[in-house]
Amino acid sequence: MQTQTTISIILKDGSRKEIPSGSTGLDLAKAISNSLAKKSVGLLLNGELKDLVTGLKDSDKVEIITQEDPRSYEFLRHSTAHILAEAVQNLFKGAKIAIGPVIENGFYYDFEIPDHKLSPDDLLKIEKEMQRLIDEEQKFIRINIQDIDKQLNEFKSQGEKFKAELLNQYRNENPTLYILEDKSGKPVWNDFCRGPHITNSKQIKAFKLLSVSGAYWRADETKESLQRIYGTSWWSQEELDDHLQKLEEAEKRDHRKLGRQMDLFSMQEESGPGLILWHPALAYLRKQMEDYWRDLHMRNGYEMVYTPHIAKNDLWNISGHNEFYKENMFYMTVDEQDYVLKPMNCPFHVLIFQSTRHSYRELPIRMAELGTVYRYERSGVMHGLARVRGFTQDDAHIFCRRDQYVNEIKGVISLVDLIYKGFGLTYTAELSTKPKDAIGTKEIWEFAENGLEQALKEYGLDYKINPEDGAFYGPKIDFKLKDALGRIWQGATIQLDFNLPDRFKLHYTDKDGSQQQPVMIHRAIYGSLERFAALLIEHFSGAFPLWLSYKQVIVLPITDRHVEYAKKIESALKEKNIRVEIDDRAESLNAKIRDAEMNKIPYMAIVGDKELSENNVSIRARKKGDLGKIFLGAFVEQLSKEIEEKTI
RNA sequence: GCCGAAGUAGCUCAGUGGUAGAGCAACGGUUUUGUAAACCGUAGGUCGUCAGUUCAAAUCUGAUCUUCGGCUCCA
Repeated sequence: MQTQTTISIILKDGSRKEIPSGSTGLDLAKAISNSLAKKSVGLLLNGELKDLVTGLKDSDKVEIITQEDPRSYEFLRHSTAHILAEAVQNLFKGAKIAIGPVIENGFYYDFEIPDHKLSPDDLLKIEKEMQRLIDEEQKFIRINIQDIDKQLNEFKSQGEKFKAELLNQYRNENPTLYILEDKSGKPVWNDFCRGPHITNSKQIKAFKLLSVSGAYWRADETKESLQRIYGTSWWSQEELDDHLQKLEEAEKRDHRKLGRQMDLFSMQEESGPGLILWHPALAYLRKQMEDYWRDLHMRNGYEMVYTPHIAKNDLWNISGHNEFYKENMFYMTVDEQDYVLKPMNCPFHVLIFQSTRHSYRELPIRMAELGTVYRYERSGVMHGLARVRGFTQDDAHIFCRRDQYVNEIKGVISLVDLIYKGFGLTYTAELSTKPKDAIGTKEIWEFAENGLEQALKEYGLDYKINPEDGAFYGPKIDFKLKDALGRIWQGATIQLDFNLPDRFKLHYTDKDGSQQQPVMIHRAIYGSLERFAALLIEHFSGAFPLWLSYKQVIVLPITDRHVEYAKKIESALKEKNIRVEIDDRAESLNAKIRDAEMNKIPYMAIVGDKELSENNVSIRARKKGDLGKIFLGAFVEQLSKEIEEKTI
């Protein structure tokens, strides 16, 4: 009898497992336990995601990826994308496949389909065909492409020009082909693909195609225009339902939808796209945001400035905007003079700085402005309040000495933290470093990047580094906000600028009488009031905390004879500056409560015979329901406190 | 800007060549109500805009404006 040779595999926990040579990852899983084998999807083999059935070698480091591992979705979704592509090619003859990657929570596949424009109805048809293929239990087989030119010719003869282009590009990187086989072992479809994949289409338990859209081959506008299908795929129907429900919830919270429902803002055809009309309710929220912001800035050593909305072309020539930002600016000519609608506030702040001489003792100077700027955005990219052509930045520029720099950054970080906490938002930070084509010396970049990093460390804030992602004129720290649904929003940004101090030749007189260039920091915390308002609308789902609510209390008299008492309550609240209304319509109490809930009014004060005789009010809180009776004075006090403390 | 979809009453939507509809909201009346929708009635639209086809256009065609999904995720 021959002894079987074995290989030794290093498992995730560092332990070793002996298995027969020639074993695959699946064999390994089986050798560990049958239940593990059942849940196994793929492998992390020496740090790379690989198919479950990949052959193993001695001393390989293997982690088995099960369905519980978030990385398993990469296998599933990528494979569902292949089934999608196979289905599309079955249904639409002549369809050519481009690429089909995994994206967050799903996947897409790009196609060129001659003579057919995909419609939402087609998605149902395609889903049906996909289900048919899944039920055929097609196997995913990986093969190395031996004869690349032969495969290239095959792609070309099939008209698969995109695949041919890709194969040619990756020809020296051990290209692989994934074949789908039906039950009889007959190859029915293939895709040039790096993988990894699941082993059998029957593992696809719950998927849905979500939308169709356009895209370009290699995201290049000059190249072929393709049709893209987006979909999502999960290990179980429950997971899929859960995901779809989340999408639905997000749709309900969409600030554009709530904006209309709650009469918050509008954009109108006559005034133009991307230009926001703030209706009273949202204007009130904005006022609260602004007051809060101004108060904190004044307390933290900022000085408020105001600057014009337009400036002569000359300014933008000096600042460099005419050179680098031209496509985004609105131009106009008045009295044969060219003017520009400001896309940024910085040049004005620089002018203010420059208008007087500065001593080293005066620095830092922190200039803040809620400055409204206008930027030309391409017509297809506008999105509610989040991406617009006119918006107000909570902008500030700090001019300081080099020895003050780290401290200033720390000051900004702490202000960001303070403001975000005020809204109950959490965030993460990212540091972007020197891009390839940047201005400024190596020395100054090092100084700037190290300073930012030092400030982050000293402040004790975790951060991620985005290499080469800074602006051409300096590195930056970006803050990403997380909303109630876990979605990420672009928040504050702190940027160093080596460009403007140079272009405007800024200087101050140092201790020794020499002229020095100040360090210039740009920073915004809300970013744009419009976008931040959108975030708040979606985060709170329109149910704003009391201090941000336009309507704070509605008094609901039960019958006409209680209206007089309701008015007493109204004036008591109004006296304390609480925004209150009376619903004296001839409606049932139930109807009034329903309308108040739908309007997301934080408090309802219900008054009837009982309250009248006891000289109190019944309070009902939005969503929370009946809170019982309370004396008017105590109610007013409670609300005042809640507003004062900005309770979330 | 590009690819695709859509635009009908304040809002949500039905209406595929033959006299413009519903629900909610609004307004009027009746009801006077106790913690998420009382009842009856009235009014409201040159169907985004402009042109065209047709005896006849919300409906078909073209242009245009606006909105929506995407155009960043790279075998």
